[in-house]
Amino acid sequence: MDQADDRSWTITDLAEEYAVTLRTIRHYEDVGLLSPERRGTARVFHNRDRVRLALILRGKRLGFSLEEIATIVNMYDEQPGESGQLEYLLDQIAVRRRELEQRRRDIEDTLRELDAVERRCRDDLSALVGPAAGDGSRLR
Amino acid sequence: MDQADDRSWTITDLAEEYAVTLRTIRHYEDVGLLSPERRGTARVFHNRDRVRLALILRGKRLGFSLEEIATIVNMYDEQPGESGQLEYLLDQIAVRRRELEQRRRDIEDTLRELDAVERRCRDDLSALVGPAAGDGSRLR
DNA sequence: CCGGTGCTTTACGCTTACGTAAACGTAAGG
DNA sequence: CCTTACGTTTACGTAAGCGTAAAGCACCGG
Repeated sequence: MDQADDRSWTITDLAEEYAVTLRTIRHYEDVGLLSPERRGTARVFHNRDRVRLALILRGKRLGFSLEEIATIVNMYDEQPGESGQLEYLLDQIAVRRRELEQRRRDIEDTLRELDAVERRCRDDLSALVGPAAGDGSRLR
Repeated sequence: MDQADDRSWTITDLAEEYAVTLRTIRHYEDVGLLSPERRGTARVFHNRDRVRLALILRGKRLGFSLEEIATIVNMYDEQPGESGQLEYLLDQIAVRRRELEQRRRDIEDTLRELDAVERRCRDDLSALVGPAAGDGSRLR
């Protein structure tokens, strides 16, 4: 594995590394997304928690709610369990996959449209210098 | 254009078509994302509004806030304006593009990990029938 | 022993994105 | 004229995701 797979972090370490507040991290613990070790009252984060935090934040960027993120993140370390659970997990995976693929299509579409807007914008800009004809590609 | 570019829709039409509530559509109007024609007090939606609603919902799927969506959607029908505005718009486009590309990377990563989880899951499942060796690819 | 630094908990506050209830207008059909 | 369907406004409610005090423990250096 890594050179220091047994390293540990304070809450401030992680907060700085991932640019979130202490409150945010504690909140994730409150809702059960993180469960750092306790040494006395202090939280001690290990690599596992660090990975989970990264997963949580990525989920957030993708627009998932903390609850959805919980089901996703927990998929990563389910124990084998019985076959019914495994089938359910496979279902969940399929659902998430479809959602993600939809989002990816949304992104591709939006990027293409941004290209169009940008082109139009550059046309308008150059038209301010040496006037020509627009292509009439507004929304209306 | 389309056969009926001058069609109009009631609020219920759009709500059903896009599977949202009337309240949601009215809320989008409240915050200035939609501005349907008024015939008396009743709302009359035209193609422009319909397109905007689709854009709004796509933005939501991508995890943008309504405020962010407003700035994005409004980019689509900005008037040429003066060069300062156009420069600003180009900046905004660049910002959005970077955000979207980050999200796309997030999605790709997540899809890959889903694949891994699924493989592991299928392994576990088949191990329940004819036991073999796992690959030890858990989070911890 | 005293102060500071860094952590902790408890708990109320705030914003976003709507839900939901109350009360009423308007047009069609029996 | 009455009902039914569909629309409207106003306004308070709510869940999620934190922000922000307020107050306290625990250790460290002087």
